[in-house]
Amino acid sequence: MTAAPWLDEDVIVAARSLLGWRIVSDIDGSQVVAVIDEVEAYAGEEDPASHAYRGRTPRNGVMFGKPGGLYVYRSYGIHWCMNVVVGPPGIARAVLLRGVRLIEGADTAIERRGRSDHLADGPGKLTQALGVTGVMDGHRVDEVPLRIDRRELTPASIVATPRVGISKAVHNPWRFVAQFE
DNA sequence: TAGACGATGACCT
DNA sequence: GGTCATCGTCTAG
Repeated sequence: MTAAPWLDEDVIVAARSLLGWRIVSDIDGSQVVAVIDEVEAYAGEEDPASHAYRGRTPRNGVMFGKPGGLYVYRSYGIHWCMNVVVGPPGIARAVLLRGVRLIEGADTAIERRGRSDHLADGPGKLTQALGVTGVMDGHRVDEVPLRIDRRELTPASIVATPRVGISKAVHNPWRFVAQFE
């Protein structure tokens, strides 16, 4: 893919750079457009909280592949969560998408979510709203039906906090939440 | 092969 | 604020 500015070898830089970028999903023939407003950085084998910490497995193999790939995994046996691979091949750095702001296709998201509030303000919720499931594991984000194509908004500020729901390396403030104008 | 547990979310109080 | 559903993945034995 053409080098996106958020494909940075430094996963912290990459995570922050991804805020404000637009996601266009055409999965199942319905278009949903959203802007990324919350992410977490996972630094691969150097990061005890990363799925890649113990090395490559069948599940996390995508993270060890080319940057620009999508790593989708099932969480708690129920939800799907999606990451964007940003590190070079062999270095499993990835950015977990935790929250998006919907700008088009809210009706589709409401239908998929089965409710009209809290449509995409969590990792499992945003995948459901966008129609992302495990079949998208390994997909490349410059190709249909799921693209991260351009910066839509520029964050007025970015708040860094510890990551959510992890039990290791809990001190690293690698969760980033964008505030837009 | 069994058992533990998890990058969560919904619902109830 | 607390509890629990639910199952894939990994690890130990």
